[in-house]
Amino acid sequence: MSKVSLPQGTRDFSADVVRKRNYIFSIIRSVFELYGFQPLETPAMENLETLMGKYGEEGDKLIFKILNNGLDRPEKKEKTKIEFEKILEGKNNPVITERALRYDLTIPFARYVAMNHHQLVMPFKRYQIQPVWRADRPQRGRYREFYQCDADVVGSKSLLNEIELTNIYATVFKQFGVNIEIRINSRKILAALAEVCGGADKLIDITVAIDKLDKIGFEKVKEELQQRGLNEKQITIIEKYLNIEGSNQEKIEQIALLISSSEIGKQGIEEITFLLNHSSIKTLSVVADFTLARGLNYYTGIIFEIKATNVQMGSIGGGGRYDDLTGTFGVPNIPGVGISFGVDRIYDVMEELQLFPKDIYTSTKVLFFNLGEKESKASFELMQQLRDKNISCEIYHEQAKFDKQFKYADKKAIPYIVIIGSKELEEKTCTIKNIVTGEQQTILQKDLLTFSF
RNA sequence: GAGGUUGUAGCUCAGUUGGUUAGAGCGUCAGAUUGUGGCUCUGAAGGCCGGGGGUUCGACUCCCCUCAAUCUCCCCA
Repeated sequence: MSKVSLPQGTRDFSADVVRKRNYIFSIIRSVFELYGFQPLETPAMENLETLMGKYGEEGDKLIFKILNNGLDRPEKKEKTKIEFEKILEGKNNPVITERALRYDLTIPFARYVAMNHHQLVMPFKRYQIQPVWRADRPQRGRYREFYQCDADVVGSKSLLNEIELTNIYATVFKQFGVNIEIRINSRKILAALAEVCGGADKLIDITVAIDKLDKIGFEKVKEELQQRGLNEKQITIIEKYLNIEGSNQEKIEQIALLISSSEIGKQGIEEITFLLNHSSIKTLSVVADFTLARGLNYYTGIIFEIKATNVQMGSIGGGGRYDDLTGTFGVPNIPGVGISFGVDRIYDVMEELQLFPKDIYTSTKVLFFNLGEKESKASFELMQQLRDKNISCEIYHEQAKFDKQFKYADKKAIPYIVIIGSKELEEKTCTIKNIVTGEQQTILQKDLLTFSF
């Protein structure tokens, strides 16, 4: 075994994988652009202060912190020792660490908006495709470095944004050829449930628990609710709530009965109804799922989650509306709504369903055989002219037997080979062979430039 | 952060109740085959058996630690 290795939870991507991932990125990017979103990139690192306290207690622990430079300078040593003691007590300390790797794309975006809201045209629509880092324990489909693809609109309360984002999901996955179900719910309905249960302050406890319904079943959810301090009567209401079934329309009617006493609940139902009845949504596979909760606590309105049908896989995308993400950076009253695509999981789904197009694997189109010094000179000149015409070419790196050169083309999936040997050199011709069909023809060298590969 | 499983050739995996030079298939390289590849045949290279320590005359095998992958929980994408 070689001693060199990768840090835990990180990966190298070889050519094939990069091409497939780029295929995913390019489709997502083009759809974002199609809907009028502008690109944004932010630095890999942020001030630790920017990130701390935004992801909950668990999240804070998973932030990768960067050690300050120059801690070993003699004049600083004593201070460093004293301040390091505080780190050991679990307190962050700018003397030791003042920067951290970004944990998601949303908070850096909020930081950007807070810094630039004066010159941004509102509503501001941005998309961002960059890696993020989490000091999580790696598992299958779960890494310490992974990409997120986010699109957010800030500065608008209009539900038109939710409708557009829903259409973005549908458009992207249609292009991928992945069948999906877009599940929606509203945090307002969940809040109403909490109200009706007489435990408005228990909203987070309730959402965290019912979010697991799919995974662990109602009995376990009930246990968790009990542990989180809900009484029998409250749990009975939640049980009724979780048992709601039927078409979107039927579910909405039932939910209305249950939470009609709540003003915020009414609002939530209105919003969901508005979304579902929009002409562009009616043809899509959008399902109202009132058990959908999603972990992130900053959501306040409609929330989304994407499930691939036909494939066993967790959610491959999600998002929702938040009222005041920039508030913590001193700029209140900028509402927003955003969605995210889980690239790694989408990759796994597409791999399983074999949805990657075949033509993304070829890079080189033409291989020129190398059959000697003079011959390869002629080939090289011709090759450069083809390259000028934007056709990707290679020439075999040394004179070798046909066998070897063929195998090289085979392995690299190069579809065409061009042979210029002594015979062709003399006749100013070249032989073109399509390696896939086996067809072969000899033409004049000057005609190669207009040959349609 | 808690618990379980696994780690042998580039890849997938055998293996000996602890006993000399650790095997197979696939892949790689060379030849059969110096102007026509994929098939076939022949041969070769490639391993401190994840790393460190211990027990033993002797450890790939048993014990401890560690690292990594993977699964469940937690949390999430």
